[in-house]
Amino acid sequence: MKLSTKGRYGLKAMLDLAVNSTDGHVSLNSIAERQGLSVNYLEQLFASLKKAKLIKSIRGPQGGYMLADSPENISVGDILRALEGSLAPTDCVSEAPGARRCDNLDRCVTRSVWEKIRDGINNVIDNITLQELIDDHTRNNNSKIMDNT
Amino acid sequence: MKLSTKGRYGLKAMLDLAVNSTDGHVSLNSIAERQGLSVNYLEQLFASLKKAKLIKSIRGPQGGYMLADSPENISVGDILRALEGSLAPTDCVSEAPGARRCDNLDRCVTRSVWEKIRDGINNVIDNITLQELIDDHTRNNNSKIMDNT
DNA sequence: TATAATTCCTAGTAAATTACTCGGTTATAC
DNA sequence: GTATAACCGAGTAATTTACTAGGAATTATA
Repeated sequence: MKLSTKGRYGLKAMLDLAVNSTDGHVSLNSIAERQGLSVNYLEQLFASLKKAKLIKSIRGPQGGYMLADSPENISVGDILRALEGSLAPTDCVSEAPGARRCDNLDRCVTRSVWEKIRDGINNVIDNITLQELIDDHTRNNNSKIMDNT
Repeated sequence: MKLSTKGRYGLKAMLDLAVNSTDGHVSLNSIAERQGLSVNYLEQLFASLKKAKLIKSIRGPQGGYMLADSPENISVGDILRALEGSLAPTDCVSEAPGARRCDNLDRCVTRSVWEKIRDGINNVIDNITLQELIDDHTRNNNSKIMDNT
């Protein structure tokens, strides 16, 4: 039940992008340097984020990425689901399309447990916006979005 | 962010044990048959459950397992943590002893997100008792704890 | 127009984790 | 004594994760 590095690094990268995109686009190279990650791996994360329409990109020199919407309108849930897929604890209660749902038409008792866990997680992550993380960050005014955990 | 089969099978097995232990001990063999699992694999799950003192065992013929306490006093959280370890989404906010905590003494912004997810999950699973699952099961009066998801 | 910076795309791969199986040992009811 | 069960440790195939590698497409700038 651990998040993968996709979710962990990806959320940090999104926060980095939000904090540093005040003037124009932010290159993966600069994010990679600040966060201590490889550009190649970040590319994969940003491909998922772009597919989910959370970011926009421009190619070529001076190109890079920007948020597709204002940070108040982007939730941690949006970001994590773009990177990790559904955060449901089992496939049988995953809201992702194509997930292998339970073939059991009758109710199975433990399923209600998995549903409650899923809803509990979603309730948390859908109610934290990227803006709140930015606020936390500027309030602490340190730049410790960069630790590797 | 998926539960492993340990948590999924293990919770079902505990429910099976609770439902079927009205008279004496329940053998792994009978649980394995009802749930369609191998005895060998169940042994491993029950070793964890026993270590966590959620069940008791007796060896030899007519031996088997019993709950160590009444179902009202055993939570889904107790069971899942015994089987999966901490359900924290990252090691840096794991409450398990020996987990590799974050070496970052300063606060890192995303950590508060992981803490909230962890607390959200724990809040759900610590507030469902095994007794409630038994009640659900007998209310539905089907025996569909046996599906494989 | 050439160059360099950048995103974009696909494939490969080493390491770690998961989900088991296998073979034996010990305890005990009958 | 024998059969039935829990107990124990090691091994392994399959899957997933966490990347790396290498190139193609786009475009600002000199």
